Amino acid sequence: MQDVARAVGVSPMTVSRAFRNDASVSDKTREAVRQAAEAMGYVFDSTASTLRSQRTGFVAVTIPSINNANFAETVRGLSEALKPQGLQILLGTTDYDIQNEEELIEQLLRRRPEAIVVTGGKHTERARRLLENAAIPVIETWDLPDRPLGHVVGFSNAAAVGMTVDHLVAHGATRIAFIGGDADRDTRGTDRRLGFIAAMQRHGLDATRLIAAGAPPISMREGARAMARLLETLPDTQAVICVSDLSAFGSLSECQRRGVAVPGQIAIAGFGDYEIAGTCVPALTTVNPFPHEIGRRAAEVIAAALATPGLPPQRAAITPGLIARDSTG
Amino acid sequence: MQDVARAVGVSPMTVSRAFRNDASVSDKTREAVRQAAEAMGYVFDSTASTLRSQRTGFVAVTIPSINNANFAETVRGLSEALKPQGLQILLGTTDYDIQNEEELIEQLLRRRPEAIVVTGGKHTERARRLLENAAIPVIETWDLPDRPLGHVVGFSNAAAVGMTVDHLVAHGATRIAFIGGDADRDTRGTDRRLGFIAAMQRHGLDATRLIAAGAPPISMREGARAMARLLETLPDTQAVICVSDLSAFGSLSECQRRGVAVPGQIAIAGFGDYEIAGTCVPALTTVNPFPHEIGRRAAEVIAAALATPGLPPQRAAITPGLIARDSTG
DNA sequence: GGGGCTGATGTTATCGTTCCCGTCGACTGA
DNA sequence: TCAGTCGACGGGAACGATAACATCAGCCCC
Repeated sequence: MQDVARAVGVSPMTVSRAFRNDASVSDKTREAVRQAAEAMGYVFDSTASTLRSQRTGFVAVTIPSINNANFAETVRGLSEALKPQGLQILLGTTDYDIQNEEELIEQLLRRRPEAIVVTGGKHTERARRLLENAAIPVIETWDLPDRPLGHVVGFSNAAAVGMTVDHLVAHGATRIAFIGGDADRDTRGTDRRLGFIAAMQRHGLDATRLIAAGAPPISMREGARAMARLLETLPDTQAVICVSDLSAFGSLSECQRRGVAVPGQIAIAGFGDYEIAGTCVPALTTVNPFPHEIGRRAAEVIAAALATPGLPPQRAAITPGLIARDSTG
Repeated sequence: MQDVARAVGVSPMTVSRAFRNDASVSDKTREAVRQAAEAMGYVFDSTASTLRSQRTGFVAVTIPSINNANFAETVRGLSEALKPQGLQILLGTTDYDIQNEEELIEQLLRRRPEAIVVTGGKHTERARRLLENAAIPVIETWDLPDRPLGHVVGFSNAAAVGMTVDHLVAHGATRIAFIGGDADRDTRGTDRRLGFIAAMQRHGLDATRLIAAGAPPISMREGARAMARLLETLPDTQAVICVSDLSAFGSLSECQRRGVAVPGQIAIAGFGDYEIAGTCVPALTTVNPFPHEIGRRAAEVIAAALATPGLPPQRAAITPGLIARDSTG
């Protein structure tokens, strides 16, 4: 910066102001600085700026996996809404493991983000302490935790599956199964399974047709295997709810391979409204949790919290939308 | 750090060393420092460390979209291989636009990454200048550029589609179409279209059956629409190659809706070996570009370049694998 | 004409670490 | 016993920007 200042014939302070689009620099000086910097190949150094100003411009975000269209949409919604605020996303993945999440959160906090967005409401005790001590806005998403750490932008996974159960029951199904992962590592998947059981019991129906299909998150392949097992062990099942559209599509493909009519012999519903659900034949009934909207709303909460330091914890409950399609008649 | 030092009764320098796992600190002192820090809720500040040591621990990565399983796999491969080296990914998306890429690259370079990985080999002139001036290892991926900026870990998109053409021709097809986007924004999609034309001409076949299906990247929906158009305008087409598996699946679903037999009446091939290609019925013939491997290899190049400052530009050409499945007979 | 104001710029100290160099005590071997 | 070596630790300066305050010319208005 000194070199640029020398070249233009001003002080480093003026160069600094020119780069920040600060008010009191004349347009002529600003332009001269920009040109000199461009010619010299100077690129502004955020790391030093960060130290003195105590503003990193980072918002830390943790998601279970980058390879998931739903979480990707949330990140995109966040990113779009944070960019105009001059905030950049620092992304990390937990691989669906709260122990990894703890380590990741510490790594991210070392970078001094101005806010942090985490997926889910379940964390290790140390992770909770780290987040509470960080003295920055914390937003939990994709869940409605009982004991929130700060702000919340999410929905009830259990209620979302409850809507699907209601839909199937309204269409006359009584023998309904649930396909999901076989461990509680994916906490949202677990919530959906519990939501299934609760809704079935609410309808006075048998809630024991549970197919566990391997380590979560289960995908198309595991969905297909689970459907094979379901058709063999519980052939009188009328409908099945899958933990996500990916496993639902896997289930559908298995039915096609076996010549089982969908929805004639068995109805299939998924979760997430992935693009495939609206494209495949028959199109899949699913629930849209509005992942992009979650990201957008989370960014709004961040903006509000940074503008108003003492802002009380916000709680934005999003209502997922049931999308009835051909796969459930 | 001073507070921690006072609490333990040592100098800040010793605390610093303890946190860096530096050699000359006794185990006892190190443990005392860790405990005091944990108790006081102190979290190491990378921003200051970065400034003094001139090491950020960042590797910048640009991808066209976060919502794409192929690029996500590359990021995962990078991330897994960089973590043991103490390097963290700073991710940005270009939305398939080299103007956005230029802006993004500048933003990222301000953070002083130790290396930068970009997707593709086409950039604006200013982006090229920025990358050349940055004096850090640059790795271009997902392409084999003629005029590389530095290191390359990629494959020929044109050759990959050429393999698919050869496969279809070997199965007796002569009237072959290509479905892709209608603009050159997605440079890899464009390369695949050009590769299709070149391969068809090499076989002495008509290379004019090109369906343009909207702004790239085209997805399932656009693939379905494109197939509808193809079936209406060129009904004697025997086989179609889609720019990706997503549009290929959309095409397949359109055939299913119309009762067109795949591969009986028309064969379909895609690109990318997305999970759906192996799951759907019939399973899709596709090409696997080994995206995870690209990420892993790129991380290896980074490690080598950081260890050996004068390292000559590396060029790792990956050979994509054709995966013949039922959709092409 | 002088006090007050405004816009453009400069000076000094500082953000929280780490580099560089130095100190000090303990141990070792002849 | 003592020079030499080594491991553990401390003091001061510096990384590259910016916050806070100071300066100064020009202008306005009574």
